[in-house]
Amino acid sequence: MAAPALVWFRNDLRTEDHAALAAAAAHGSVLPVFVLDEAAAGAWAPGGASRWWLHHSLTALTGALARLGAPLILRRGPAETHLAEIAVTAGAAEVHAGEMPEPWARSQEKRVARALREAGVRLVRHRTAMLFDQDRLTTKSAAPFQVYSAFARACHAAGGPPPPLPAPARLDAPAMLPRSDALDGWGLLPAKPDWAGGLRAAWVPGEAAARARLDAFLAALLAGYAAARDRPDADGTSRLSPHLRWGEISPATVWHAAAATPTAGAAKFLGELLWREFSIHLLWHNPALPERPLRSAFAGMQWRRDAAALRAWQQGRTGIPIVDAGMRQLWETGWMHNRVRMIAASFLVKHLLIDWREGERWFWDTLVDADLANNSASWQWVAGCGADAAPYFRIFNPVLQARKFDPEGAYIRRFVPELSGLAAPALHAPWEAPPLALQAGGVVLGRTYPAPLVDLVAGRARALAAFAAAGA
DNA sequence: TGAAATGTTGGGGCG
DNA sequence: ACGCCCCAACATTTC
Repeated sequence: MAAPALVWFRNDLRTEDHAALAAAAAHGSVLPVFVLDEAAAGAWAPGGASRWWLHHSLTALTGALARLGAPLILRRGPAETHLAEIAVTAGAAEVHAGEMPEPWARSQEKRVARALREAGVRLVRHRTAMLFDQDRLTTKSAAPFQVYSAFARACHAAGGPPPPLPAPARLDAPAMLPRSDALDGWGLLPAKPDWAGGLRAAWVPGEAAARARLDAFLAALLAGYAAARDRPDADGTSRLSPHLRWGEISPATVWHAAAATPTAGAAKFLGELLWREFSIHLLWHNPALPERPLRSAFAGMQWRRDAAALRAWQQGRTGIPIVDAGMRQLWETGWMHNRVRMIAASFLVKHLLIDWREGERWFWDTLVDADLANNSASWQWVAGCGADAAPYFRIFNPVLQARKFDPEGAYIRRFVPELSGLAAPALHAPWEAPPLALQAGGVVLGRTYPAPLVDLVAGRARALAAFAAAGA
């Protein structure tokens, strides 16, 4: 019997459209491995919500692989040490793995390749998490893209991603298996306190659930996606982001499923997939994206250090209903509607004038879809310091945004129940409401619900002055 | 994937 | 009938 091949699962926790798994399975017997290497990820090791998701995703992957005939070997610690040891012990000649765009993961991959090479084992790289090869996708002058629309055009001109691969029909595992950690011993789930109740209510991690989510989205929502996606009070988005983050479904699978019905909604949705890819492209070519502004003029920006305001924002107690609704949705469910992410992020960076990296860090810990490329690129976009970013003077007015995208206030009412007694005009800006309206709604500003943390007009003016002074 | 300030236009009330 | 004013609606520019 041929030597087994290792499949190193990373952020591609699935069996369908998995180039590394398919290549290994074509070769002979297969040994799937996942390594939790938190030290390699450093500051960007998975946050709390991501760890919860990862636990359940690994459980699902273990089941899916077992049904195909192979176990999933779990190890914790340096990937290079574990993979080399497993490969040598199993007598494997090859390790197949998908590439990741994160700088830490690319360094890790180099260490793994070296350790394997020294052991006489080959690391074979595949594309499992990205639509395109980021090095081959360039402008006419062979430079990385800086502008989304040009990037998107190039992706379409390339004919989209290659069609997805089917899952292997079955897997042969070697007779002798290396030891595996017990997943429960990794402590990925919160214990005391167990804050994951809202996550359990909102999400089902795993490849099968990802596929079901995609199918439901295609059937019910894709056609109306262009308009519905902007409404936090409706269920108009795909909610695929956490599944994509861990690769429970491949972006190419999603792409081809949506592209099969050429409607306006599908075109918009493909555009969102390409924003994800553009973020990857930016991180690929700018390893400091999570830490430093792409536009260096922002390096000298004087952010306010205001721990109380930051805490109020994190807890959804800013006194701005749409912002608080979003931040509470995030805390309760591990997810926030994209429109509200922009509003809440803009409020932190502009009206509160707090460093975008504070928001980036909070989102990293609380989002089930926390993805280094998307998160850092999006925060830089909001702050105006990224590639093709919103100009610094583009400041969302959270009241106008709420009136436009949550007109009846159903979203605010759901996540800020202490305001649910208010009717529409007062609900969006309670500090402007007539005293009688507040009284009728059972609201006492400063008691049952906070007064605004900042005056929106003054906050806007302060942001414009500060950004202009920084030379942004 | 902004909002606010400023400018322009045109309908209608009115003397 | 006419000019004047108001102002809503829309367009442009500015931040």
